[in-house]
Amino acid sequence: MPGNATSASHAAASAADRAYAEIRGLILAGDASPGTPLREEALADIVGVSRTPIRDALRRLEAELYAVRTPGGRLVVADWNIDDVVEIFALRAMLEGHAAARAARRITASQLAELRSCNAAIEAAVANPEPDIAGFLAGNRRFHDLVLAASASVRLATMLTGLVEQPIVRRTATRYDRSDLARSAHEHGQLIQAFAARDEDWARAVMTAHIRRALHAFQDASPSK
Amino acid sequence: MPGNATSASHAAASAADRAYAEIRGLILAGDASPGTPLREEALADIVGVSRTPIRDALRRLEAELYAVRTPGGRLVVADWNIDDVVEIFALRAMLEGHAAARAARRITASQLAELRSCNAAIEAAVANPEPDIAGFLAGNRRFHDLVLAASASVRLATMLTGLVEQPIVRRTATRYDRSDLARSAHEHGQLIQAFAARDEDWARAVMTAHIRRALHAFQDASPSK
DNA sequence: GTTGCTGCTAATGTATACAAAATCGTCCAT
DNA sequence: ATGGACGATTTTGTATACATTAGCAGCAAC
Repeated sequence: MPGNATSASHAAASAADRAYAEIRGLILAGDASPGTPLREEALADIVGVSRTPIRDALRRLEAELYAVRTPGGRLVVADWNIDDVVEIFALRAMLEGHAAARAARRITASQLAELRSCNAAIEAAVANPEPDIAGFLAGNRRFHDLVLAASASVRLATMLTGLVEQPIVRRTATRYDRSDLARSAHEHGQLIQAFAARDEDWARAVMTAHIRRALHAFQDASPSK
Repeated sequence: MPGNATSASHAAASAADRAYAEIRGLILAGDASPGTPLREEALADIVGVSRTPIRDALRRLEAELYAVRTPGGRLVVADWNIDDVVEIFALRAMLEGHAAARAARRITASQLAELRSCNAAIEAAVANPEPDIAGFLAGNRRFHDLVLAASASVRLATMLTGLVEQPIVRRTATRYDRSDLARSAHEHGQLIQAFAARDEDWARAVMTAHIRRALHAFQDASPSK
């Protein structure tokens, strides 16, 4: 069943949630490029709801820095330069490293088993000569969500949601290198080992390295500058 | 003992901002104890505005984890146990340490001068046998805000606002004796030295130690459990 | 030609009315 | 008496109407 975390599910969610997902989708897909004003009424027409849930969604997007407020109080799509992306990865490395350290102390046997099977799925997705990118991304995301759940810190989870997806805005032209994907799965394996050993320093170091490597893979694959 | 730090400016802010400040004040002052339901209409009556800005304020408070949502969608005042407080300090230590490291690279001469004069004011506030706690708190907060500004990361600033729980700072400080306050000012002095030397590792270490010491001062002063 | 004012327009902020959903009490059946 | 289901009431979600304010165009004065 595809129903993964935040995306999808246009079905039963509230109007505010649908509005959030849809507007965020517009931004991430590049349909709303940086600087584009986010006018409540126009968005209400697009999403098909009233301004009230739109406002709700926009406040969330503003809090997550997908949108920024002009001096006059209007919202526009945020413009992330390469420094912002680097900063996002740096924060992720710190926070997810911390999450991994907490998880190493707290993870249960069943959570560990879930992590193993999740990473097995990731390895399967990248095993073929023609890797299953979508499968990898979904599995990767689930893996990190599981770690976050094992860390048992709602505050950490709150801070990390939104931080994870933002760099993909700039990744439209990025190609995925199969060896990078395989290395990622291997690092997940190391993390699982660290969890099994309940070594929080090891877990933190592996996770930090994992994310910082992702940063540099991203930078190498980007049209640079 | 009414008008404390965070309240302030009931004057020109928007209704939503006033509502946010007022409700947050109720929570921080303990007038709304953990588990107390936050009903929109009741709060609208208290604040004297309609439900719309109240909802706005509640969403912010929810995002900052001052309030949590019950399964049914109702909001109640969050209950922070001692582990949450430890986690908050740990995150602050990481993030403010990161901010200090960034600031060490970016701080300007005038910002450094501001920092010096700010810390001079703090030292003056704690110099007397009967230290000026309010003055210390205001100065302390300004000092950390200046560092955050020098770090030049809106994302970091966004994440840290809401993490810097005023009540904790206050409770910690009120249990400080004079030598603790002086030590805090001294640590600020070290940080200024690190900035002047543009040594980001030093700055990060000093800031991390500064905040972690505050945690333990808080723990020592708490009735534990 | 430029600057500054004035009025209009468009956008957000706020209030209220209405709809949907959840909680809680009550009543019925067992 | 207890369990469950139903319905009334409370509460939140959504829509819409109104108020306020920022932006901007156009015009006038210099």
